[in-house]
Amino acid sequence: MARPPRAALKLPAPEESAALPYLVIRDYIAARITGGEWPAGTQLPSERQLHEALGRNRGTIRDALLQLEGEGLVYRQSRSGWFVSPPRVRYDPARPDGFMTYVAEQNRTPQTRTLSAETLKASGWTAECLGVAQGAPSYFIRRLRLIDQRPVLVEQIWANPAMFPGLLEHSLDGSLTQLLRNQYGAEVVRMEIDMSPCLLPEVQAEALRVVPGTPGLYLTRRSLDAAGRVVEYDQEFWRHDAIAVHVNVDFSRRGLQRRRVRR
Amino acid sequence: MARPPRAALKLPAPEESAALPYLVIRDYIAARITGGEWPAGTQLPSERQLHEALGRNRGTIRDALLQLEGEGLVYRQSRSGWFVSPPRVRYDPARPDGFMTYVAEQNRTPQTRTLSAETLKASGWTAECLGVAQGAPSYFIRRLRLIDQRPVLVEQIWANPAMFPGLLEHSLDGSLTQLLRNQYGAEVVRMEIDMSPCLLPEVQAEALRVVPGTPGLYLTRRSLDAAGRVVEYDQEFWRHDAIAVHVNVDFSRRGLQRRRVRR
DNA sequence: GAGTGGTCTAGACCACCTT
DNA sequence: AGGTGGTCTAGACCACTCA
Repeated sequence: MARPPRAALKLPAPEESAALPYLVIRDYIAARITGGEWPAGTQLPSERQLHEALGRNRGTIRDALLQLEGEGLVYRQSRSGWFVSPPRVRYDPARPDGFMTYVAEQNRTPQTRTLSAETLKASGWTAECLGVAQGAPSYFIRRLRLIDQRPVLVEQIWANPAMFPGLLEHSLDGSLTQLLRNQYGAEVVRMEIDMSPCLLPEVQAEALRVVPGTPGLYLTRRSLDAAGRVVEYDQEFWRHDAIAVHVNVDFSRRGLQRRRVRR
Repeated sequence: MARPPRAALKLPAPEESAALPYLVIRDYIAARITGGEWPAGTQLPSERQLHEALGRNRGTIRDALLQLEGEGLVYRQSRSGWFVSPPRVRYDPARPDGFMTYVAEQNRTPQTRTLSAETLKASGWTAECLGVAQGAPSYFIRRLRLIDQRPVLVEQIWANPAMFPGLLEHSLDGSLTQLLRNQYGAEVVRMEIDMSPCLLPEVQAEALRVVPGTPGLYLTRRSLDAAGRVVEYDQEFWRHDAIAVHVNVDFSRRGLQRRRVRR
């Protein structure tokens, strides 16, 4: 994402002072964004510039920006400034394609950077998710994913070395889905996905270059093959403004059976 | 949710002053919650009480509380206080059951309150979602849903009067899913669901008795019957800490067909 | 090294909720 | 009427980023 120049501040100051000052400022900025004057990626005037230009306390300016951040209109790169958010990417968990595929389909540029890849002993909870014994070896991979050069999610993957010997020797900077299928013949047949809004924890926030406490979406995925074995267990921490989840559910093709819990 | 009494403040003040003050306070409160000292529903000491007891500025106290709100550990009832959040309810969009059913299954008490129900002319975008002509009549129902007496979501429903004549004469304070099925024979066969984190807009925030700008989850659902007709179009605004979405996807039972867009 | 956001202080007034 | 959070002001210092 080539960075457009910082937006110029054009007075006059906002009208409509009937409302709360911080909302007036919010509207002032929002209007420039939705009006196309400040396109995606534009760096906003600094908090101090806005403070002086709009005649409000910096704290009030900040409230407006935090509001806009929550709405997904702007985001911040920790300590380097506020920027106009690009559109959300659509994620459909009901499709077997991975990140690299669905992002590209939406005419955006996906990128993956492996942060770490190691083999460690699965501790209690991890072991349970993975379906292996406690203390058994487990791959642990951490990756950063970007869209148009902008970090949008950190993921942590656990996988069973017994199923994928030598996995860490391959490049992990691409589609893991395809790697597991093409190299190891792993076919994912079922996925259990959980998600809930969150604040980004410290470690993940750092990798995303945001301040801890930025709103995020926590997404977890357990992929199973036809034999019920866990192909991978995956945790994703998304910038909340980067994703819109879309699910298509079809009741007609299924009977009355309930999901069986398999551990 | 019978309200437990306000929590008593017990000094000593938090240790570990190595970290940022607002995070120290966050940890102090979080420890009391996860430790069971302040159970779900408990009202926290007021900001001013915490301010005096912990020796920090009220703004700093507030930062800690907002952090905890983002994490889903506490919530606020606008202007009446901060409270310990109850556990999230699990929502599985891949199940045909409605709110009343899945909440009850999780041993919580669901409740529905109809805010308004009327017939109006579908405007452009609504008409498109509903699959009717612009200006055609449309039901518009607004409901508040509660779990254990706590408002957790506002929903707005559009439906086609041609398919459900006299719908508004029925009580809408229960399961609409069942009403449509039992009274009109409507069988939902497919659903399109979208969701993304958001901040609660003014109207919805008011109904939930929270301040606008509280974090939320925006969830949209288009229900279709076997003939491809839109049974209902539904928008839900959730308190973000009330819900965890769980999706179970099964690739084995479907061929290679892609979803067909039907309008 | 200059500029940025991140945090903190010590006040203040208001609208609203509760009693 | 008194207590609550919601908002605002006018400062300050710091850690970090960027050029």
